[in-house]
Amino acid sequence: MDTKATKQRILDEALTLFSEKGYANVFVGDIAQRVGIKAPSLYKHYKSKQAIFDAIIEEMNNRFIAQAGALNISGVDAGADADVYKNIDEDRLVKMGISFFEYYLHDDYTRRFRKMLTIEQFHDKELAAVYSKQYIDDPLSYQGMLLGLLVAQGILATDDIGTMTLHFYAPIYLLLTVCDREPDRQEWAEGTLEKHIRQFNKIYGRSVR
Amino acid sequence: MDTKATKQRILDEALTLFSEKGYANVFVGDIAQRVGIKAPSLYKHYKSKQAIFDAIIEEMNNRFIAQAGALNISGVDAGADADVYKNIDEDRLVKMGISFFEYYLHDDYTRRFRKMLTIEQFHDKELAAVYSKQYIDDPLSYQGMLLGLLVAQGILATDDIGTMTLHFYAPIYLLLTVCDREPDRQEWAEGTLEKHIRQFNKIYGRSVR
DNA sequence: CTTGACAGCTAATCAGAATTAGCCTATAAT
DNA sequence: ATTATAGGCTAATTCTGATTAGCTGTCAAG
Repeated sequence: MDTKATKQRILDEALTLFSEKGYANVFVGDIAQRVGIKAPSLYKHYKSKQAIFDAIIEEMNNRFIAQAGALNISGVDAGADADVYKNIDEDRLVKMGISFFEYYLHDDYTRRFRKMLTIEQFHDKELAAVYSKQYIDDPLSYQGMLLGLLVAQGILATDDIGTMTLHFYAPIYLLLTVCDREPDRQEWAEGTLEKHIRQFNKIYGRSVR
Repeated sequence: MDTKATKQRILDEALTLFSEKGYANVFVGDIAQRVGIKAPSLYKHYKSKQAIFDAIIEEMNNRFIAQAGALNISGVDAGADADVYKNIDEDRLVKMGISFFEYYLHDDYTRRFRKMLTIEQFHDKELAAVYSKQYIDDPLSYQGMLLGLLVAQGILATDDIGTMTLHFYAPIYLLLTVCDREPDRQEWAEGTLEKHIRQFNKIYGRSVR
């Protein structure tokens, strides 16, 4: 009974192709070939090419809901640890930023989905909203929460957590888009990222004002 | 003799459409219609749809070369003014960031071109490189130069101009992508931008270390 | 005046791609 | 054992959209 497997593989291969060429440049035959079946057979699983796309979007919604739960938990953990390890603040911060970056960069599903949305974001308002939510607003609010904890603990100082969070996240976002576009620059990005976070820590760290 | 005019209008209308729907979703008939001619007539001006796209890329190269000259001059000016107006440092910085942002956001040609590249950036390495150059590396190096002047004048302080520039530019870039995607958020972006720059100034301003 | 290139048009042509029709086999439930 | 269904296949079908052919009017150079 790998009917579900096939149905899933279609989504998977379609996502890969959509993320590389964009929806319009992918033919159902391409998807089918990758799955190992013929184009018409796809229609036993999905009503149309568009339905495949829609299913991908929906699947992602589910994943993100699940993932949000997971991240929240890890976020709370990070906060709980804080009191204990005050002496390794900077490294913790670096680690937080880098692990966020690496996760977004290397998690295959996340990466392909992000690239697909990048290509399709101007297609309609709904996709635009999904993009902004996933890659701008949610990260800002999530990391804002984490950084807020560090502020509450006196590890970081600012009177505007929102802007501070933007300062933390915007470079991460920028570097991520560079790596999506030019994987060759990953090493450069990682180095730049670490310098960014260390400087961020110097700037907002309690030591300075 | 508006043959040149027609040829130019084709590029212009094509750019508009490509920036909204992406190359693959635009039909030569659409472009022709906007120009006010029939599809086959386009071929009197360009060999193929691809040739239109290529011409757009090339035109942009020329514009950017011209523009680079212009920006450099204005950059030097900004530096020259600096000694005189030390008392309005923050406002100058805010103005610099905002005017950069507003220019990129509102200049019609720039905006359409950027959106088109956003959609097509994964198509091949060349386009990827163009994107990174135009919207990442060149802005960083240009603004790095300007900020470098302010550092040299003792208005800003840092031991890592590159990272400081990233801190200055990354939020601008992020907000720009939001506005391209959701023009409704422009007002929010402008407010956020100003807060960003004021905080940036507080952080890197000579007053603090 | 007339000729040639230009820029437009209509009517093909040609190819590529999504989708449908209709057939076949395995398998799981009755 | 029988049958219904799922999931695959090949061979249409149908559309869409880029490009080409071939005609025409205009206009500037001679």
